[in-house]
Amino acid sequence: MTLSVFVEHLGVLSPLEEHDREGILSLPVSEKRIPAGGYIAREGTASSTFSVLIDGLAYCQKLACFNARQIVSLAIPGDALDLPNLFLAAADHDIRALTDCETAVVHSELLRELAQRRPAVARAFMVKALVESSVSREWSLNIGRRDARTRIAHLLCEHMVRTRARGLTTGDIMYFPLTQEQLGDATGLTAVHVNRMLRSLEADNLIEKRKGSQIRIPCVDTLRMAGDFSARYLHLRASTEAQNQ
Amino acid sequence: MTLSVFVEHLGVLSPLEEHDREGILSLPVSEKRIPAGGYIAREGTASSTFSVLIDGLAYCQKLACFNARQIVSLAIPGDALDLPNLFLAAADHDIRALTDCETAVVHSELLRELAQRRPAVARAFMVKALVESSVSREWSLNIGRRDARTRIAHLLCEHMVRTRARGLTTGDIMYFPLTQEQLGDATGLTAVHVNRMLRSLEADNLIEKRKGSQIRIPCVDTLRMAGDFSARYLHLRASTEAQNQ
DNA sequence: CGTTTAATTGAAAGCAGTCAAACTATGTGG
DNA sequence: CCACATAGTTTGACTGCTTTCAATTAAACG
Repeated sequence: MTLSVFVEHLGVLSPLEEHDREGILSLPVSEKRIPAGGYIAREGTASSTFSVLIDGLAYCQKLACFNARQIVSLAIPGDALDLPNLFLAAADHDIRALTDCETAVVHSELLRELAQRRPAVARAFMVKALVESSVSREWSLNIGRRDARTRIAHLLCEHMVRTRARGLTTGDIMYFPLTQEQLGDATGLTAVHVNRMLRSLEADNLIEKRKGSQIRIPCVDTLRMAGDFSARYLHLRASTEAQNQ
Repeated sequence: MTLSVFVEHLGVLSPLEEHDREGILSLPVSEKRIPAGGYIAREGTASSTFSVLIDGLAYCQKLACFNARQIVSLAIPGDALDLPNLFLAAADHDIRALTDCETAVVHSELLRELAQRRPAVARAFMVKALVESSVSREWSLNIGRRDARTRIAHLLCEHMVRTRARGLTTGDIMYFPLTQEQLGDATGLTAVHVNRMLRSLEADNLIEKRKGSQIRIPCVDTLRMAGDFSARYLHLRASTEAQNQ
């Protein structure tokens, strides 16, 4: 049951037959809970297990010297948490729980075998990896070439579009529990400046702060323009074949 | 013949049998030359062909509004130029020739079929995609959390290590034909500031400019420290299996 | 409640950007 | 081989976005 969000998400990216879905869904799974702030994986380590995020939010981070941290991606329920770990020898980043998380854990080897037996599964993993890579490139652009206010607006748009596409957000209110420090680490800014930019966005009615780490976005299109955002890079329906469906 | 650098590179990342190699090498290939500055692919377009860089250097770029450009990756001979295009519906970035380039072009469909028939090929593509993704994350960290001088030193280290690993650089002199403007676009800086930082690195004997777009690096370890560089993220020998060889 | 964490605000400093000009290298055509 | 055009590099002066430092306020939590 627990892997179904993952399979469903994969199926949107790349066509899967019933056998492919069942192949994944019938793998022995164990559930694991990670408290907010906890580590799901650490840089430099290998892992023989593969985790899927079932509930909560997680992120990948990398550290530079001087304790400088860059958050390089956000994971939402249905996302694979360590696709690289499935095929690379050692993780090149930490994976941490942003909120309390619930994950589904399977043995890597079983998944690799499945990918070997069923090309459509391998392909779906490939598509997922390529989409994540695309998002990563957009982040480079965001961090490297947009000003602070635009960066933040862009990240908010991205999260809105991603969560909405997966049915996790409905309406104009979005759950966005990043602290301003984390938001800064994701956009290459300091928490102080993030605060100023959020206040600026709020002053212009682009966002509204709500109780419980929620944000209301009165007009997505306005925020989209403020964030120089276009959803193309998210490849919400990614596969070349999936287009014909 | 032309695809052999690509196959050899793939084989280092992930184990390939003779049949896998031959499967790729026997595909119908055509060569294509692209002059420096020319476009190999454009954002938003699909392509039914797959290109491998045989000679020269290429890069991927993304544009923000205001003509701001971010170079999001560099390709060296042996690299696939548009792995995403093989499995995603539309390119999310431009691919351009940095210098005059020679590419090997094959039909995407043939390569997808091959990946479907031979799991090891699919896996090698996967590993290559994941490594590129890892590099992309490191670029985010570089752009987001390192100061200008460090960023440039880091990029120089990266290029040194990558080209050396592929036998394209020997000794302490490296071919590095990026203009300062391009270097700025790759690091999230302006050309003017890149110039200042290069002069600073040169003043400290970390780099030496040579004729013909070449750079001498007197001491790689010193530059490595200046660039906060560790090669882990390059996954030079990437596969979990490849470790046992 | 008291304690801790996060958000907010102000003032000052600094890194990188902008603008502008001069210089150098490279390549082309006469 | 020289004159010229073009592209890229270098330098200086100034501006400004973002950071840093510090202190206060608000919110979350046991």
